Amino acid sequence: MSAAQDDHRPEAGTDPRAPRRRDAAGTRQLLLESARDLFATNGYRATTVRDISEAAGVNVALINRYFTSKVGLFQACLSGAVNELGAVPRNISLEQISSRITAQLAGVDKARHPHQLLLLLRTSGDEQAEEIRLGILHSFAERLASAAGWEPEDPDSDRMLLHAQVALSAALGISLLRASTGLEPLASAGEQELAEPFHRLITALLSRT
Amino acid sequence: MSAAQDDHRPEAGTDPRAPRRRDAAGTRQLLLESARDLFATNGYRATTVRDISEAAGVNVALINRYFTSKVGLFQACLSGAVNELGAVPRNISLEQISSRITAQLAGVDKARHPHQLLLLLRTSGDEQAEEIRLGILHSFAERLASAAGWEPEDPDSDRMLLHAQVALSAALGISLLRASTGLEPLASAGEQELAEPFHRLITALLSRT
DNA sequence: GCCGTAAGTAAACAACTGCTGACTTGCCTC
DNA sequence: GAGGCAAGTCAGCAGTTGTTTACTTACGGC
Repeated sequence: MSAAQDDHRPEAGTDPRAPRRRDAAGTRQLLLESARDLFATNGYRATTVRDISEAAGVNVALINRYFTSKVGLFQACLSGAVNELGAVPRNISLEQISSRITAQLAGVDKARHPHQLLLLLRTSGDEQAEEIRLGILHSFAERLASAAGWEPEDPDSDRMLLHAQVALSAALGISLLRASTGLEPLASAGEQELAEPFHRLITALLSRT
Repeated sequence: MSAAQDDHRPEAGTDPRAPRRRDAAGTRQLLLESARDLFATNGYRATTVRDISEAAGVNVALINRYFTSKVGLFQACLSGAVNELGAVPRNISLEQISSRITAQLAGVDKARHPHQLLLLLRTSGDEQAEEIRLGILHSFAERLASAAGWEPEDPDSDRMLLHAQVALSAALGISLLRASTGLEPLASAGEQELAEPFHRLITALLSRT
């Protein structure tokens, strides 16, 4: 487990029957993390608020207190995900971005945030949440495209953006298939094995011709 | 929703209040098709048996009569999908298979079976259904690999299979993103626009080096 | 030390889910 | 035309879901 998060977890080693320490920000964070993992892993509908609250070791009613509703919590998860996944330097090379995505796919820091990417494939049916999701996906694709030298006023802008979105689709597809099936050898391929085909894919789609 | 679905629907233009024509095989088929569309479009959990029966214009109880349970119906959908998607000639070229997949992605016969591929990304939680799904995915990947000249005893068999599975992931990812978001230009790209990047992708991953 | 506020709890709600059993009705055979 | 049987209907069950409400309790300022 990561230290950074556990700081918020109220007294990790205490007797669970002891009355809970009061820390609004902490419990909020706890709920957010549990929800993100469960939503990503099992999807929105398959995840119940009781699952989440139980995983966080927190009362169910607090979900509605802090996030208004289940979809409110889901929206918060999405908005939070962009912050962590989004820390990408401005002028990154295609090689670098390919390696980064591969690392995410391989689940390097799986312990902390399992399948963070998967959250972007989960649908809630809520319109507002869908917009957030779409926004994240769009900006991801744009960043991918710009790493390939794309610029907004490019004459065949659409083509490059399309290619980037195809590459993004591939990454997400891999992520989903690895997580939700035992499809071998894909499911248990390490970062090394994954890097080669994925780098090929990126190069084929995005390198300047 | 699509009005006319199939030849199997008993007397399409009749007064709906009139007593239903009795045709067990027909109703079964009707349920299968409605279920396949809804499962593919909205996922397993988000689709209720009442949704399905309503879409099929059939009584809810018949789902349990003909398919035992909701997951039974889902399994039947999966098993059925392999038959239709699986009609691929033995020695097909890489180019041909690429075109076929592109056609599926573009939704050429969307009217009949929207997003057939999506069904392969839907999880029910049921172990038996997961096995069916896994089996289909695996055989798809193998067919893709063998179109690239792969043979089971190949020395680096795993590597080729992995590449094929990555390609398959890409196809499924594209399908999912097109269906579940308005991500442009990907979402409304035609068969032409899709063919180019996807063919690149296939070639990069699967062409003999 | 007291006390108000905010954090956390418990129980129950209404709606929805998959499923079942007893019932009705149309079709085919004799 | 009568009767048997399969196809289809109906109402309701038991469990789950998200959410709310009224309650209890810890913490910090006075």
